Amino acid sequence: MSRGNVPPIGPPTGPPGDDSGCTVLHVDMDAFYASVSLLTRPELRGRPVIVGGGGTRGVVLSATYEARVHGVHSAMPMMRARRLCPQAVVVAPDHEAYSRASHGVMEVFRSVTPLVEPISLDEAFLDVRGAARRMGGPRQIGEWIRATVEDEQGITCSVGVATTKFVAKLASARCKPDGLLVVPAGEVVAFLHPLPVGALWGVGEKTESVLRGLGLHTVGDIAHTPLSTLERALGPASGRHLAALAWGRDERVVVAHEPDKSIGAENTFGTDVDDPAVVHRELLRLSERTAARLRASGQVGRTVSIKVRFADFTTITRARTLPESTDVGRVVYDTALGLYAALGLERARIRLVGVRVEGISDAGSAPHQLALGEREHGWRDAEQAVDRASRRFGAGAVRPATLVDPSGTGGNPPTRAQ
DNA sequence: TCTGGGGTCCTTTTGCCC
DNA sequence: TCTGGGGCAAAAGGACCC
Repeated sequence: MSRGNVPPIGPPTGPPGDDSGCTVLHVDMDAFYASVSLLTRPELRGRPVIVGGGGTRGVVLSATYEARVHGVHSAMPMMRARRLCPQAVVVAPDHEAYSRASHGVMEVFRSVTPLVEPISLDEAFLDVRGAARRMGGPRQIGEWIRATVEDEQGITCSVGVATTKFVAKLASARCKPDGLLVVPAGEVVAFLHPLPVGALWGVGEKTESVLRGLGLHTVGDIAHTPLSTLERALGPASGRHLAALAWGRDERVVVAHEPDKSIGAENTFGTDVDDPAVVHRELLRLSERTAARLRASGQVGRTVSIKVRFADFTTITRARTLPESTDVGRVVYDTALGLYAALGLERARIRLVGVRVEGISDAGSAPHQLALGEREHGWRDAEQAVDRASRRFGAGAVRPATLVDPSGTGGNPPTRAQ
């Protein structure tokens, strides 16, 4: 509610601002993976800790603030992070624990409002319009969430409160860690314009350098650039989008359930691979995994695509649309293998392969041609039996014979259950 | 510095039909 | 018959996000 005073944007958790109309909350866990990992390793508290894959090619998933001080940040190659902060403790990710903690915090959010839009395991937008009567103003709700999450899950989070998703997100980033920031409706432009262009959602390394080439360094610079200039430099869609954001215009609303558009899996080999048999086996494993996830979610997909990344990091994709949607691993694999064979590669050095299924719809609503696909029915029945066995005996209890022996070259052994 | 794995969205190219 | 081009969908690539 309005408190009469209108402070400057101020420091994290600054003086109370007018939160009327600020119905969007963005909640972001602080160093989520690292914080959750510390719950079971309390002796590491206060020390620089890096969460990341153990392999030589991993990247940093998350790091505690003690490690960030040394320049470590997520997505940084592990090698480099270790060099920057040799004293850091490196722990392997524990996805089950992250998933559990995520569930817990999302439940806290849903106790406030059903309008919760998860962005990832560790962040979400909330529309708190309907919760005011029960719980008070947006700031109050934000503070309640912060306290409750810390109380129930033992980890801290930061909350941005604003009139739009995009400003709420910037606000939570601004008050990190363990903070809350309200950007009052009347102060949006003053909040935005001093920020560097890279702060905008959708401006990464490439776009930033294009903008720098135009002499644009702050959000304010973008706001005062003719729309036609932005459209020419970045394309019509991105240009318009950035211009709108620079003035704080963001029409996107909080949506609780966004349907999946694609489901896939990919794997970077421990070392580059040039043996076609190894690639084929990996495509099979990824196809089975992808199809199993489709079946588990009751969905089917119509387009199968593969991704191949070569040793020099160049990446290509190939896709084929099927006459009929599928959730059958064998169909996905046959298609993927066909796409791969059509590349005509001869002992190319391959770093990564991936399989993805697009054009997703609900299995129940997908049209199905009875006359076709009798073989697929056989495969589907077999795979559903595997699904049942996996539920009873654990993932990986049953799998294709070619995947049984994990002692082959490259890749992760397929035995790691999730 | 040597770059994961899960995705979304946008742009450009290509093939097809009329 | 050849050529052009509009309109469309699919394919391919790439930037970006967490």
